[in-house]
Amino acid sequence: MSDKKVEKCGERCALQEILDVIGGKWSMSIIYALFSGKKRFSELERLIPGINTRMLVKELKNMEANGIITREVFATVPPTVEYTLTTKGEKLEASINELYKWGMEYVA
Amino acid sequence: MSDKKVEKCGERCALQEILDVIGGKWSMSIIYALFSGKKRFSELERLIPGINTRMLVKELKNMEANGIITREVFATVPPTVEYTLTTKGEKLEASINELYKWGMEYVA
DNA sequence: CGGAATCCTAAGCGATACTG
DNA sequence: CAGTATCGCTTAGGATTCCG
Repeated sequence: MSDKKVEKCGERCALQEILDVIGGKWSMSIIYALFSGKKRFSELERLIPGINTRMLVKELKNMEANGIITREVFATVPPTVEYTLTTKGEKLEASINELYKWGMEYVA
Repeated sequence: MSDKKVEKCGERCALQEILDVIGGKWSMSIIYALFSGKKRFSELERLIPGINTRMLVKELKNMEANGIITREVFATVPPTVEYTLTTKGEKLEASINELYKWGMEYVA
């Protein structure tokens, strides 16, 4: 069914893109974890308590589709996969840190 | 139905609070609209194309419960209700503007 | 005007078991 | 290790109607 990717639609679309990237329950946690450098799948699973395999996979795929992370596969045994933020992804750092600070400040 | 409000739970909770506030489909649009000052219900409805009554009401209630907006009722005929950002709400401006810029920059 | 009530569908999310 | 495949539940969200 259709490309799933948002077409050029100007201002009103920016919010959509933002939500698609950070609106998921685990999105920000994952991005946050990747700010400190590339991580393997299992590392992310450990770093993010409460997440399950399915959601991690799903979010990672979504992020890759949105161009904010890169997936690198190494043909080792056992297999190794590393996830890294793209430039686009890194540029979220300032915003997310600000949001995070806001959240911390106001969590009663 | 429990209190719906998140209890003090430290760092991991900040992200939850953030998502509860800006994670809804229309949340940021509403907050955005309120950055330019207090608005009436019907104004918000006009300013945000595509939203419907139910969702606007729902989001506004949620935001009020989260302490980011204030609801003021005037006993006029016909009734008047005005919504304003609280300080907590206003402090989101920087973050959201940053996010918005990010979105605009990367909408293909 | 500013909602509340109702109904309904699509999407999000969680748990677990299985596989190359 | 890094996923896929199923299943089922719970929300979010949309359309519409009614009310003080």
